[in-house]
Amino acid sequence: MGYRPSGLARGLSTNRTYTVGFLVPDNSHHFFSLMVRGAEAFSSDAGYSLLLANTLKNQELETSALNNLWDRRVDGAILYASLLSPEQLTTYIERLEHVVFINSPNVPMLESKSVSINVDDQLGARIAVQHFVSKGHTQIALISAPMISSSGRRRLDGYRQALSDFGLPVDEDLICECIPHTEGGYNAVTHLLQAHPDITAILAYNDLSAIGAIRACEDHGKKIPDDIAIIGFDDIPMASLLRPSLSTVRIDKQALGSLAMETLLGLIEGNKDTPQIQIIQPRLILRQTTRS
Amino acid sequence: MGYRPSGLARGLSTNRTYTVGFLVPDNSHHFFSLMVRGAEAFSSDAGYSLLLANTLKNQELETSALNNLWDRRVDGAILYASLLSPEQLTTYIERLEHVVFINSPNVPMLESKSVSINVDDQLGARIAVQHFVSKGHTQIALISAPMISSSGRRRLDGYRQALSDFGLPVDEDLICECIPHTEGGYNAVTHLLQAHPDITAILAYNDLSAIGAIRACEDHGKKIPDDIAIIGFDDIPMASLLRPSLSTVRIDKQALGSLAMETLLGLIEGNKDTPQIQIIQPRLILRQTTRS
DNA sequence: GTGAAAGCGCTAACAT
DNA sequence: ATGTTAGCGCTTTCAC
Repeated sequence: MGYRPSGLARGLSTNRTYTVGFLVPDNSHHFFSLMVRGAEAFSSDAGYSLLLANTLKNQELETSALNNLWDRRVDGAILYASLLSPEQLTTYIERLEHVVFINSPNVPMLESKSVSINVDDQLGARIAVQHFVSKGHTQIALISAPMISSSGRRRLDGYRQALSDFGLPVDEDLICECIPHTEGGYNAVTHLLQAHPDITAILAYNDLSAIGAIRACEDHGKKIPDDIAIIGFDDIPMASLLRPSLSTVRIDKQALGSLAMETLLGLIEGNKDTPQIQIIQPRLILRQTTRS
Repeated sequence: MGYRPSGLARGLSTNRTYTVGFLVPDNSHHFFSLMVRGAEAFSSDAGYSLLLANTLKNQELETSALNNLWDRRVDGAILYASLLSPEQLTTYIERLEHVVFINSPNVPMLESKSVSINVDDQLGARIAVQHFVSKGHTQIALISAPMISSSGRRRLDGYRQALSDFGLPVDEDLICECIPHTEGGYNAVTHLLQAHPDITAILAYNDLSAIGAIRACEDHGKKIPDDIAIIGFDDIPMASLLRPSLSTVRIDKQALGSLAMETLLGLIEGNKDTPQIQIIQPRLILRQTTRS
């Protein structure tokens, strides 16, 4: 037939739009695109539409995106890595009705209005170090991200913690900050190997820098994984396709997006039993850059 | 201040929602995520919001997503690789007001209501073959996609055309269909090299199958690019990060998404001078899998 | 000019 | 049960 009720008019009279917003730094990054995918699958299944916006780690863009969601009277929103202050966020939570935060620090949590979901980066780093230790490694280097990165700080924390837990000294010389890309990882490991040729294991901030690490090791004549073992973070598609394929700490991005959406829709539909804080645990994927 | 006009109410009275839909097969594919990125940047800049939905190459999902956009009274939509019949599409064009199609075959084009944007895959294959020929190759194999894929057919066409244009015979034995993934490419090239050890160049349907092709060549003891040159299609991030880095036919996905959105907003805002058909030309990116 | 009123297309509360 | 009406929050028209 040729008639469909107007969602606008319905929304105006019921105060329900069946629309949710999803704000990510950049949807073209593999990490976010998979999260969005998981969230979209869940929301469309439940009859909700997804407004997508990129914030580009830019406060003004985030604010204008939030205002836009407010204008549109969305039923709720998911914010990844929000940059706003707790005060600002409190007002936005009230305007947007329901908000789920992912990996955002210090967010306000209003009863049955907001929820915080966080990836346990420390655990991720710890299980990687634990694996190294269990294989007998003692000289374990870390390619860290710049300290502006909160996930970088958490992974660094986890690395330190794990070493202490296993009774290994934390040698600051084995920690090298780099821009988390292939060249950054390459340069960092080049430096590390010059100063500390006895390194036998490297934990990288992410897969991209891990790939740079692999290249640097190769160029130094180190065999992987026999001379040096490497573990990355993220499990980008390339990780399994590379040779040697990259061992990595995987976060299930699709499940994360899906969980965030499930949580948000739960809030919207009045589920009282939604935990205010949820922790996502990453998992170690062992491939060819670590010895079995 | 604490007040913002309701977009719903405005939309109801003006028949303009400043919302557009974007239907893609799967936003988590690198190709689509970059397209969406380009489109979102343009739309948010122009004050329009983006409703994203995945159709998963599934007619029913596409239809329900379209109905949903209709319910929401979007000002227009972009459809990638639509699966619907021209008749169905005609009615949806009327319901959604304005539609831009990307890489969708045989779409109806209603004056100042719909536009079709297509990637010139034939040209892409032709410039790749042309490069091979200019380097003296005569035994040029093609790893093709299954014939359900329209881009696969167009690339096959371009390959055939180019060979003819350069006076080379089209040897059907040098054309091998495969599922366009790494293993598919690996298997295809393994077979090809067994039957035709004299092959010196391979054009792959996409980068993933090209990576499989590289592996197969390596396993056959062929040096790249000295014994065999390889060109892929897409320019996925891995292409430039691989060793050897992969020469490929690149489509500027972000520009494509941005152009599609620009075109759509042009239609919506009544630009009369929008061409009904637009062609996007891919570009050859030469890296280490081809000789310079 | 400023201000009141009608209408956009629904839902929900009411009345028959 | 079915039918009528008010109101959601804007824009636009029409009157003053």
